[in-house]
Amino acid sequence: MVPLVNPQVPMTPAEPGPRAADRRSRPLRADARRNRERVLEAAELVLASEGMSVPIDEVARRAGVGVGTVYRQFPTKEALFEAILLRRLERLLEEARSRGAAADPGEAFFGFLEHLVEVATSKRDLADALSRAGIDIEASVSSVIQELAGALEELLGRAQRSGAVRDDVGTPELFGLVAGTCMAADRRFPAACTPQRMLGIVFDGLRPAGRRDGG
Amino acid sequence: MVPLVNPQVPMTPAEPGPRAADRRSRPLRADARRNRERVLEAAELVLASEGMSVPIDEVARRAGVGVGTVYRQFPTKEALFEAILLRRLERLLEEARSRGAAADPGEAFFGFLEHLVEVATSKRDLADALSRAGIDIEASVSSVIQELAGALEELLGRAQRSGAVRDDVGTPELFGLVAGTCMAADRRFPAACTPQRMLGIVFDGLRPAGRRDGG
DNA sequence: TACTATGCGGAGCGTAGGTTCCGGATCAAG
DNA sequence: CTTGATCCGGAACCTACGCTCCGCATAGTA
Repeated sequence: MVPLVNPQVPMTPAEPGPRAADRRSRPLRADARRNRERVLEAAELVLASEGMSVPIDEVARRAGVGVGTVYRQFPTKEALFEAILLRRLERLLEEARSRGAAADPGEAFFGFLEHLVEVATSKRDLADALSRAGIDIEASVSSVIQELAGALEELLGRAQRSGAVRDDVGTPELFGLVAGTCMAADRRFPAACTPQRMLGIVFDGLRPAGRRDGG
Repeated sequence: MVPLVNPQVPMTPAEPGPRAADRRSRPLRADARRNRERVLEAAELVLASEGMSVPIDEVARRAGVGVGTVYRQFPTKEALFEAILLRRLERLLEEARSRGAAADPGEAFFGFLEHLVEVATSKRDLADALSRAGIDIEASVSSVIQELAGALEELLGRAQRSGAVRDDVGTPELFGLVAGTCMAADRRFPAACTPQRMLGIVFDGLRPAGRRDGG
């Protein structure tokens, strides 16, 4: 496996040198900032629709930018996709936390999982990351996932205390079930079998025995 | 875009040609048959352990054979993996049918799903195929999957009639749930979250309301 | 406007891996 | 054993793609 590097620091671990120091302190030029955003946006779209095997050239094309520009912003294809993943995870974390304030713990919990599936469907990288929660490799991603797991645990615990969810499940299997649902749904299933449909069954399995309330 | 496979293969679907006809009529030479089997076996192992991105050279190496030999037996990397998939699906089909004779319909049904997950875990190609059941592209694979779906429907119907499974589920979501479980489990989950664990929750969700009997 | 640091595009390099080719080995029929 | 068909190995070929390089463009500044 290739060791990952922080997107801002291209290389040269021993000697920072004047260039590296400059880069960190001075803000990006206006056009560079603009391009960085365009690249991120295009990459997010293309990653969702084409999957992780999409060539960088394609990302650059869609962003209306040269490959060199992409590589100036993100030292590696992996780094670019990681940046996107981080973005997505952070949004998710925010969502989880905002739901934590809801009145009904059961609804907060199930609602968040629904949201999770909705967002992660057709985004293999996200589903992948979720399924690896707890065993991840890369530091920055891993830490956000940890936070996300913490927030989910919070939601889960409250839902369990309120009796909406059975006691013998933990966040690992939740991530697994949700990620699995997304990945399966991702394969363009026949319309009869939406992720919501599968998730409904999983939800019923998550409820305490004899407490199925949905249709 | 299809990763992994050269996109420019034209396929020649119309005329089989004289060479193909010969090959089909005349039996393979003894050494050729032996090699074919060795390739299949090696490929099945390596596909399970390394995933679909394993180079053909590696398959050949493990089979103790040259690449040329692999390509003589299977015109394409894709064709080779498809042959393996077919093999696996056929075994699965056999299993499903043999379980159909069991006395307890519920046990037959859940038992088969358990078997399915056990077999498909760490075999992404299989999980993939299952998740695409009903929408597949390739003819031979598709037809076996159809048969498999039929057998599963049989098991499901009987289990439903016996009251072991809720009435509002169909084979599509079953394939989805099972495939999702396998794919998620495949990502080296922490030990706490085995496929069996997840499958147990799904099973509870599949049972009629108020009829959860397992632990 | 003039000047420099910063950023840009995209041709080109290197590598990986699928596929082909062909001289030699092997099988099997006579 | 001879002989032709069949098959074998693996070097070579070719395309795709990650990434680098460098001459030109532009932003920022005086």
